[in-house]
Order: sequence, then C-alpha cells, then structure tokens
Amino acid sequence: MVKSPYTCIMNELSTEQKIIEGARKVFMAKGKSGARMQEIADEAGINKALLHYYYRSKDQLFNAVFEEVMSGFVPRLFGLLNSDLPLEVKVYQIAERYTELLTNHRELPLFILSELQNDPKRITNKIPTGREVFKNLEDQLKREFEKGNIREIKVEMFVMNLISMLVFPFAGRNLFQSVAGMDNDQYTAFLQERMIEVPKFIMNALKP
Amino acid sequence: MVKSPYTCIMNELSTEQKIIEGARKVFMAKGKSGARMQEIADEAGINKALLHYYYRSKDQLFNAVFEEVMSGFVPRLFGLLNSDLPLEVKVYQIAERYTELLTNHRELPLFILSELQNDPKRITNKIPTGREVFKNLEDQLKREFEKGNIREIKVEMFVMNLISMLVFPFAGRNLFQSVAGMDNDQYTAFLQERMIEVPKFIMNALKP
DNA sequence: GTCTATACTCTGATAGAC
DNA sequence: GTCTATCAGAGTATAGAC
Repeated sequence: MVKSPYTCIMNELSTEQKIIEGARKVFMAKGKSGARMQEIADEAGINKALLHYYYRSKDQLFNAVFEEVMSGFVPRLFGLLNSDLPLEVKVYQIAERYTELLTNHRELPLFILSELQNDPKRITNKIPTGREVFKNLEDQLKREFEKGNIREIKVEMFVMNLISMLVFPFAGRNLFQSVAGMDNDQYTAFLQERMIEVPKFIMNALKP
Repeated sequence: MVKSPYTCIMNELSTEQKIIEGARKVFMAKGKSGARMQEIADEAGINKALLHYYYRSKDQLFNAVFEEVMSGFVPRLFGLLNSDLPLEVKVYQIAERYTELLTNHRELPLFILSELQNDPKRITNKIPTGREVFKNLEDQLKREFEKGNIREIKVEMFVMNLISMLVFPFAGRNLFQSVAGMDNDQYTAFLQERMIEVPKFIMNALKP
C-alpha cells in the first residue's frame, strides 16, 4: 500500500492515486451511499476488481478518501485562524483563501457535513479537537478588546460567524441562486463580492 | 390519492399520512439514496408493498416528501423577511423562529441542501423565485439607509448573512461541536445564545 | 386496502486466468 | 498487478390471495 512517489513515470499517476482521485470525485458528487464502485472504476480508468485489490471494500475506500479530504481542509483553517497576523488582515485573508478553495471545490462543504451527519463518530480520529484549537485567536480577540479596538466577543461566536458567512453561500448555492433568480455568472459574482463584503461586515460588527 | 381528513378515526393517521411521516423521517436521516423502502415501511408500521400501492416508486415517494418539506420551509422564511415589522424586531424574530424550527428539526438544512445538490433542477417547481421575493425587505433597507439609521447594504448580502449565521451552525453541528470540544448540552446552549447574539451582531454591523 | 410471496435488477465482492 | 467472468446478497417492484 505504501509506495515511493518516484514510481510515477511520465506524468502518470500510480494506480492507487488514480483510484483515490476517481473515488474522491464520485463520492463527493454522489455521497457515500449514492456512489457506485463501477462509476469510480470508470472514473479512474481501471477495472472494478482493482478497487477491491487496493482497498478491500467500499467502506474502506470511502474512509481513505474522507480522511484525505478532511486532513487537507480543517487544519488549513486552524492555521489561518491562529496565525500571528493583525485581526483585520487575518479576516480578509481567511475570506480570500476560503472563497478560492470553495470556488474550486464546490461540493466540499456538503460532502463533509452530510457524511458527518450520517456517521457522527467518524470525526474523532484525524483532526485536532478541543478548546485549545482556538487559543491564539482567543488571546488576540481579548487583547484587541482590552485595547478598546473591538467589542467583546467569544471566540466560538467569532469563528462561527465568519465560517458561516463564508461557507454557507457555497453549500446553499442551488437553493439561493434559484430563489434569488440569479444565473450562474451572477451568483459567481455575488460570491466574489462577498469575499470583500463579509470581512467588512464583520469588522463593522466588531467596532466598539 | 386525495382523501378527506375526516377519514381519520380515533387519533389514527390515514395510511397515506403514516407513509409520508415515515418516509420523511427516513429520507431526512439517511438521504434519498441511503434510505431503504423496508425501513420506511417499518417506520410507518405497514407493509412494503403498500408503499408502492400509494406511491408507485421510491422516486415518486421521495418527490412527495421533498415537496412537502420544501413548501413548509422556504415560504415561511419569505413571510418573515417581508413582514412589516421594524427592521430590528424582524431580525430578532427571524432568529427566534429559525432557532426554534431547527432545534426541532436538526436534519432539515442538510437534507434540503444535499438533495438539491444531487438534483439541482428539482427546485424550479414549487417555491416562489425571482428578484421580487425580497422586494419588501429591499425597500425597507433602502428607507432605513436614507433615514441614516443603517449603512447601505444589498438585500442579497443582508439575507445571506442572516441565514448563514442562523442555519450553518445547525448544519455543521457535528463538525463544530467536536472541533470546539463541546458536549451536546454545551452546543445546545451555544445555539440558544446565538439566537440573541446573531441579531446583535447584525445590527452592530449595520450601524452607520 | 392490506398482506405474503416472489420476480428481477443492481451492485458489492470474489475467483481465477494471465 | 490487472483483467474477465461470476457469485451472493440486498433492494425495488410486482403478482395475487384475502
């Protein structure tokens, strides 16, 4: 299962990588229960039996994909939240990075949230948890409050407000786009505009 | 298929109602592709064959459930958004109603959003769409701005910010609760606190 | 209208050749 | 490691008695 990356010759991915790529694509589009092993095999350009050769079962293949996705997503956010940048810069940076990420991976939020709802205990394995994950940011908010730069706000509220406003518009795209009567281009522009407007909104809300 | 409500005797739901109830429960918990007809039948306390007698196929049963859920959810929001209440009261009221609704129907947001992602064109049928659905609210925001009570803000931004901050914490409960190291009671308290904090946050952000 | 029994399709998983 | 062929079980849907 473990293999040197240098076995890749001439731009070709290893079979294992092709499988993971194909599986991620199909699982993210259809969800775990909606995905078909045949479709994953087709997507990877290999045979169905090979899926079982590398990963014993659909369950195990899904787990591999899910862990890969999660470990590339959540820690990145923690890094941004706890960086040493000034608060306002940090908020703008997070908005920019997340807008970029979700623009390129439209299905990411609903994939993660849906699969976690189906199997809540899946979370406990891979990613950092506990109150200290927001420690740096919490201290920063406290310092800014004591300097009189912002209102007092709990770090959980701050994080939830920021992430909600950034992620939800992507998760709810199909609903909101239809309801608001926008076409694809208009909604994409709307999301780009929010990349600036959300940080502005938040910094306004924090003004003492 | 159409039946008088008075055929219900002694607190018993009609078979059709029992089916819809059971189907909604299972579909919302497992999603369309994860749901099993047998489980729906069990939940409704009837036989599997009866499901097909009333609704020809799983697809049609799902459509019936989905339309019922949607038509009881989105229009309610429009009513609140476009009511004639003063802006601040309106925001507090929406927060209260939505927190209450989602507390009792935890799976609602991910159910709707996931199924819409699987089948985007499903939306076009049942609910009101187009720019005029926010007309009243848009006028209200404009008036308040002209009176100097609030900053200028596009109605789509306002609505998206409000709904995001209210709904996302429910959709992302499993993720955020684990990451923040809260237990169930703590997170429930967090959500209750947001019912007040989100409107406050929004009204602050709107201050000129 | 409601049930039991069953037909039939789909799909995850395995066997075995190369 | 990769393929073809096939099995076994699950799941949707239907037939037919009552």
